[in-house]
Amino acid sequence: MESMSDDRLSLLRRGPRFAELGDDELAGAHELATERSFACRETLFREGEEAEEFLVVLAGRVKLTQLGSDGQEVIARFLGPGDMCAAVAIFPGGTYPATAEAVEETRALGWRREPIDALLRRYPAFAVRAMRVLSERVRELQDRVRELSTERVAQRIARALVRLARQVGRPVEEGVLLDLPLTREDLANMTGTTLYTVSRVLTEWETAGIVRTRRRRVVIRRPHGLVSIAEDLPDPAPPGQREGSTT
Amino acid sequence: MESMSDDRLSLLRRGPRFAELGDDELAGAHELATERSFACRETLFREGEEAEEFLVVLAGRVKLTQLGSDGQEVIARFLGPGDMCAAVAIFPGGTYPATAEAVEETRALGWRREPIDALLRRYPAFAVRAMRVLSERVRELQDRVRELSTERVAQRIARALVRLARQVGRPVEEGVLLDLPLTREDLANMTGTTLYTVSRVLTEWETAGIVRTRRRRVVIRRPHGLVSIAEDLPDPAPPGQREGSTT
DNA sequence: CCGCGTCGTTGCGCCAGCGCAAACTCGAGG
DNA sequence: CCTCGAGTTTGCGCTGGCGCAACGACGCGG
Repeated sequence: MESMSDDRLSLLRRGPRFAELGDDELAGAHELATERSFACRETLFREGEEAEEFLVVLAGRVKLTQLGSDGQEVIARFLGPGDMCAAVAIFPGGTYPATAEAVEETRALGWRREPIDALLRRYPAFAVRAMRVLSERVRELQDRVRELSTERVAQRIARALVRLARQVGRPVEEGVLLDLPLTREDLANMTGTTLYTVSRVLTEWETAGIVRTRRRRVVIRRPHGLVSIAEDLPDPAPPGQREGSTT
Repeated sequence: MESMSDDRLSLLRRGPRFAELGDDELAGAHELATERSFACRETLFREGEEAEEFLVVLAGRVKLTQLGSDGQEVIARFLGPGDMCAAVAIFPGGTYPATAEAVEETRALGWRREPIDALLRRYPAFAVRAMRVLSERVRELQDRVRELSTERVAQRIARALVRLARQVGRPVEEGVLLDLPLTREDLANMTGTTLYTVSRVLTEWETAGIVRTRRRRVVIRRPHGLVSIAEDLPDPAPPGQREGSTT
């Protein structure tokens, strides 16, 4: 192991994905991987191509998208450090179910099929851990299906923002900054609506003091306000509003 | 192994889920399970309860549903013989992500957490197989998200019917019968629409000779017609239509 | 500091699909 | 054969959200 390894090992360990592995397992896993770098807007792989590598992001952000039949893109999710993708590369003949594009300078570790297969069979804990991650993804996706089926646009956008806050939120002066470049269109593609509607909703929330947006940036000023909208609860009083109407 | 075992073993083997297991592994897996029976409309487990058992359906049909925030149900999927569910029972503290209700007389095998965990760690092939099933489920769910985000109601209903045809279709005189009790409301809950809209769409398709419906039953007479609608292609000529307007 | 491309906003017209209400009908169980 | 309740149909009015078009503005790179 060269000197950079410690860096990557601790990164691997920090993410929830590999917490169950012991030191030697982790080192073994790491030695079989190759590191890759991607510039902003470079694509890591495309939907439909034969899956070659199972990937774990070390640094940066990646946007996973699917192509709708009529050409518009649907965002499956964003990846950050510690997140894995392309589990399908474990199985022979699998094809990438989505396109992965770096939205920032990104580094990732990749495992080809044989090594990852060997790891899975050698360290059952590794497979069980992967199952857990997949189970969580299934749950998330079912939630999204439920939301798309039963909730209004504003609710879905609120949920998307809350989710992003949990995933890539960084506390700043004004509130919580979503630490990735995010356009109205991205948000629309995450929630099954249009960039126009997203724009209108965000403008409204900005007026209400719930969010503050700059170009490609969103800061959440009153997370609880968003949660209320997501859960369809009555609007809670913004802090500093003392005009008596609020019990 | 008592005499009934052969029955169940072959059923387990027939489903795609356990194909990779050898005889002894299969037998080992089977001996650790307990068999359960459920009457029509009986619930196997409820969303939110602590997950006790990982289940594989032997016979019958099960409806998996989630509850929307405002109380309406969303159908995740239907299970038939060979299908597994509640993979989350493998992990301590997991809760069922959905409610399972038998829509026919149903038998299932259940494994508690310890035995299934032991199996997974003892037979890595078992875990890898489970990962594959989960990967496929992820893909299916992503497809559903894409459909709900980008397609119109008629397309989504067509897709739901095509999917059901593949899963539980049985060839009959008139076409392909969807071999499970299926109301307009079920179909609405599968596609994120309302029973009214489903009724109107099905009426239209019945007029066009694409489907034939009876109470709680659907027969697909022209599968290709449905596929065309699902893919948003121009309507293909129904067989027997020779009135010259077609090309 | 400037220019330009990308991103964001907003007015306006429109329609797919919702959802109530009320009537109808199928078919299982007695 | 009848009954009854679950399932289905259909008319009607309404609206949330779409999407074009046109404009506005931010901020990066030169």
